[in-house]
Amino acid sequence: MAYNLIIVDDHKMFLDGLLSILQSEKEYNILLTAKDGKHIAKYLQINPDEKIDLIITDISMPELDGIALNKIIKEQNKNIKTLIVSMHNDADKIDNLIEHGADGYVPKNAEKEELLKAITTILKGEKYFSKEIKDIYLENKFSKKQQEEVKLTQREIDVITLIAQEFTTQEIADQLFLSKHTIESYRKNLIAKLNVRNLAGLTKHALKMKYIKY
Amino acid sequence: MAYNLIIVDDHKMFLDGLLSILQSEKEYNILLTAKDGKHIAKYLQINPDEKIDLIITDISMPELDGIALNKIIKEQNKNIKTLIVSMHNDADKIDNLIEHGADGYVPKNAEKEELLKAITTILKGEKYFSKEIKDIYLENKFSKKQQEEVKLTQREIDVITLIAQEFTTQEIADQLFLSKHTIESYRKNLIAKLNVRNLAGLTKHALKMKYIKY
DNA sequence: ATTAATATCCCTGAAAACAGGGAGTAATGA
DNA sequence: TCATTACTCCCTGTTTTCAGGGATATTAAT
Repeated sequence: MAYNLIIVDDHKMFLDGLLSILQSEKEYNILLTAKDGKHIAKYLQINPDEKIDLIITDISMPELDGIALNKIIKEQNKNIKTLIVSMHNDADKIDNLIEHGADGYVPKNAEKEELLKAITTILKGEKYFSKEIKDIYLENKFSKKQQEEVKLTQREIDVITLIAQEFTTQEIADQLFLSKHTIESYRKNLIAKLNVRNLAGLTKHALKMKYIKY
Repeated sequence: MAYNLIIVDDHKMFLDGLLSILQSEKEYNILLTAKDGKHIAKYLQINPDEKIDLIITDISMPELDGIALNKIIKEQNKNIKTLIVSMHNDADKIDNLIEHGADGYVPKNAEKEELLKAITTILKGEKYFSKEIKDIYLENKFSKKQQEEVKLTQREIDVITLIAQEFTTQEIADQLFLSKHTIESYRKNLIAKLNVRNLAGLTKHALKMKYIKY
């Protein structure tokens, strides 16, 4: 009996590539293809009993991306396997996908052979993650532990945000209706907490944490 | 007579997609495909007289990317047309490609129809740029005039880089074997030139210009 | 109920940054 | 060649930041 697959990718040419690879394999029956996750999510809702073995999906797509789609699929039916095939291998996204039970992840520059291996592995019920992906994942986990992420309070975030926006202590105090001494205390604490030396370090942290844009 | 094409892309699956689209069109003869620009550049050098009509290439590739490849192709033989098919549509890259005579640019999420249209248009001797690409290009030209890009000298870049790395004036002076007064002058000039108020502004600029990482 | 964390404010003294000048030499480009 | 730009250094004075303290009140957690 053939396996039923669904492919989701908004890149037409890439989709064609995948199709040309998979259609030459008789054991795979391509149920349908789609250009974004929304259609598939709807399809699954309408046809909850259809036998679907594997959904292959890109990450970056309009409307409903691969991250969200994977989550929806897994919430609805754990029996449907998911294989992520993506271009950019962002650590946070990989994290999210793994947490939500994605069964595999192969970068788009993978060889045909690796893709097929990923599919067969997943259909056997195992997980398949490319070496690159594993490396990124582990590297991320490791570095996160190293940096023992410092948590800032809301007030501290307010202050560091304004500092990074080039306001002086006095200006920040005026804006927040606080004493200049208070802001100075916060600045001092922030410098200690974040283990930086001065405004430059605070500014970098604010950018890294996306409290501000450039 | 069929047209001779070369396709360069390090994404196997994408390459397959392109091939499956083009091989169904009899008038296109795929001379060869490659996974990065280096091979093609070498090939052109060895076979300077081979009739090649069009090279379709991705931008991001290992070793020799599409930007460099386009430049090499155009320097060697202006008769060879180039069509860029890429994922990320970075304004600066588009700029560079157009300046070096690329004949077309289609994003990877384009439809098969648009791709074929781009190819036929280019083979007729015209240029083909997708609407998205044109928009990005024009938007960029426009905004660049607005912001009258400030150019920093090498020394200024040295100094702002160190400032953003949280070094004090004295430390920077020591590192660059300059007087502390000199560094102060540079800091002052940078603040004026970049129209910022303090270290925070300088740090943001250094990050934006990618002089430093977080 | 006691502790811990958060938020607020204050002080002193030193170091650094900021503002606004000037000035000489070397390199470079028109 | 002449003018501009880049690079270097200096001065004065003010403001801000940084480093080291301490203090009190409220809220949250144990």
